[in-house]
Amino acid sequence: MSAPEAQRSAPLRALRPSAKVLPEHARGHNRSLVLQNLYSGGLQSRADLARETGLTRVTISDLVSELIADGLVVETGQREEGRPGKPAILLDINRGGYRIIGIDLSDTGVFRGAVLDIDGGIVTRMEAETDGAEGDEVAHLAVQLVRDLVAAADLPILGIGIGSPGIVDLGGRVLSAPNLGWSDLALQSMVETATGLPVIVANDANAAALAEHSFGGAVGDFMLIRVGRGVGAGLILGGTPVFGSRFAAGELGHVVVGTDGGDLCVCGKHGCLETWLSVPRLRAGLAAAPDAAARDEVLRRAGERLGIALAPVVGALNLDEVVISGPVELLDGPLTQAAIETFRARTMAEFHGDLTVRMSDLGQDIVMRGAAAMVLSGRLGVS
Amino acid sequence: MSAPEAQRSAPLRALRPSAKVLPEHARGHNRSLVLQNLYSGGLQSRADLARETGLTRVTISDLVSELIADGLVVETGQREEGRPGKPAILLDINRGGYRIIGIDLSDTGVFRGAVLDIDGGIVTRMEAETDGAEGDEVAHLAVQLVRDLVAAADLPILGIGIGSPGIVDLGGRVLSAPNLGWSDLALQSMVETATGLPVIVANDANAAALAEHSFGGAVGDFMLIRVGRGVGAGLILGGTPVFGSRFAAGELGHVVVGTDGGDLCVCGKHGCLETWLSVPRLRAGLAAAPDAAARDEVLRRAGERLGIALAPVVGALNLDEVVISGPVELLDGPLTQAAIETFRARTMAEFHGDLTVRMSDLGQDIVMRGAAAMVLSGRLGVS
DNA sequence: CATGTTTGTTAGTAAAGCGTACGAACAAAC
DNA sequence: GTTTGTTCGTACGCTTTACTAACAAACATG
Repeated sequence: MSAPEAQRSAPLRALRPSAKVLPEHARGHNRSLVLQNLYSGGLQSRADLARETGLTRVTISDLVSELIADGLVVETGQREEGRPGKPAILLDINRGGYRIIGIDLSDTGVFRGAVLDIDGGIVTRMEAETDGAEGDEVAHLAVQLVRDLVAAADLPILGIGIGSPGIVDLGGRVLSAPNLGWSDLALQSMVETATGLPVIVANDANAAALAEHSFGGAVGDFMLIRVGRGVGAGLILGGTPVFGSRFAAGELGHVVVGTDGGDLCVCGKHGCLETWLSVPRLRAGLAAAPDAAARDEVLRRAGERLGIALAPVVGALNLDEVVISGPVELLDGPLTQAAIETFRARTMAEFHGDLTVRMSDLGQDIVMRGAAAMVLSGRLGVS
Repeated sequence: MSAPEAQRSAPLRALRPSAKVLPEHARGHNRSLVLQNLYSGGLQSRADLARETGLTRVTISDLVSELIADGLVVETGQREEGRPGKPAILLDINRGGYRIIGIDLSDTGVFRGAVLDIDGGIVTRMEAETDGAEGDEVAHLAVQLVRDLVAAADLPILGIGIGSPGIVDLGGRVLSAPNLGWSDLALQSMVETATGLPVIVANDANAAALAEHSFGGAVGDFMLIRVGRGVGAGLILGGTPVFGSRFAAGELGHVVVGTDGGDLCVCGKHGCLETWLSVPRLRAGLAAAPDAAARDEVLRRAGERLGIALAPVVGALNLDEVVISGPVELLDGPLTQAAIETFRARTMAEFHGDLTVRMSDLGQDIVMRGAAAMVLSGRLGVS
């Protein structure tokens, strides 16, 4: 396959320019700009792209011919419009030309994977039970799942994205993932050598946030709260994921919430967010509740705690949106409602009143699709 | 196949390229790169710069000659070293060639301003009592202060930086500053037309954070908490200030902290961070305390609240550092100590244990110097 | 003094994007 | 049917940018 060139365009930051920028980097940026317009804007002609991007028709023609030669863009026929002038030749991303592998390692007991198309649609699913395996054993299980998916793909593969639990650095090393018994595991290079394909690994909550950004309705600055066995968060500010200085951004599960104690957590503290909000705790609370009103109260209390934890974060960051991902039957309804009310009671409407808090629509596939979004972003500069 | 390239490419590059990049933009970036190296690295030769930046000696020579023509860089003589080869001609930023005007509008009853040198040192101070004036009147007072400082400058002025209280948008409009009676005031363009010089306006806490970044010891991702009449914060992630979707990032003062009530705040809620931590409240609490132990307790309680508010923010962002700015006699000591202890008790050491919390060393001039840093960053790309 | 090193500059080349100009293809007006 | 005006995509030449290659100047060392 004529592999698309890796994009290495440097972000032009305002502060502390730390690396030189050459014209070819600008070229890569403009390539991504064209791809982005085609990806999100659908069918467009070269002239449309020129108007949209501000580049000249000549430059667009040059870029497009390069992208067509790389197999990333295709001509899809003429525009059917009764307009005067020469009819436009419509272009589109070669949506039927590539596949992406997306992997979700965050669930308990099972690894989930899929072959996805360029639009993040799922073509083929696969799963692998982990049966409580740990360490290298379970790592090989993950690699095998990737191998199976690669073999199942019907088209050239653009890349492999993996959402892993735990702390993941920028080079795709899982520094720490207690649930899987991993510490300092070079997952990215493992999978790369096993497949010969480009691989991107990130924390599952970060991947989920990217999914919401690319395929969900998230606009602007937002945080995605992922509620499962534990509680984690992914943050996207100005279109860019936030990883944190030690790659531990979003590790909210073991932050104590409130000043009135709380249940004992596995970490030894009392009142961690997880003790209120994790799925096992919620289910246990619901099971112990005698009637519907009591069950409602369990959910409302969890929502309150979420609202309490959100208030300082939203205050510090002035977010547009908070998206919650996890079991709908638990999270959607009283819990989310209570979170919103609590948040509103604890912040100033003038500053943060327009924050929206809602459930994600992406369901269980969110991490796999986020992993695919990582590939699209990393390889094509598209989201 | 270029797949291996992707391994080294940034895992998740900047998303959504939204504007074209031309070679001239890259040129500007490289100009800033040279300036940054000279600014922070001191005297260097052209060859040194070439080695440091990765650009060739030829390109560096070209950039430097342009910068010298612009008066931004000067040759300062030959290097005195017993090395073989042609002796190097040392270069430096033209530190004695320009001044910067820095303005602090955040204090109660007085506007502070200064003429500063390129290194952020204060050359001339000026103040203007506001005498409780509001709206346009006090705006003209600010403009007059700027005019006086411009007249007092002994060298060409690189630009004017202004740290204002309230919400400031990216175009230098003060959207809301209740203390000064401002709403939607186009402060930047006002001062620009009054002086004919480049002006940058930002929120005072953001300016202070930039000061700590440029002239203080802050490294990496950090938040600056500014305690005065109210409480505000400035945030710098990856070397870039965070402004928030409605330019209200850092507005932490009216976030409720804790779940055990608290004093009534001017905003109508109970237990806002300001009710514990603002300077007036702290002073009142100290005055009402019967003895030293009670005064200590007042400070410790305020510190606890700060720690409670910090925990979720640091958890979400995985910061390196939190810097506190304000009256030393109140903040340094039991208050900061209690904040650290509370924070540690509420987060997981594994993720956030290496966070440092400390007082700023920049004292009362922090906003003025931050305003100067804004000019350096905006005009030269230097910090 | 010859030799090797380092510095900074000159000359020529490749890449990227721009402006201008032009042929092709179409709709609308006559 | 012809003319006119519009739009699309491309060819050509120019400017900007940074690179490679080569070289003179200035110094230390043997």
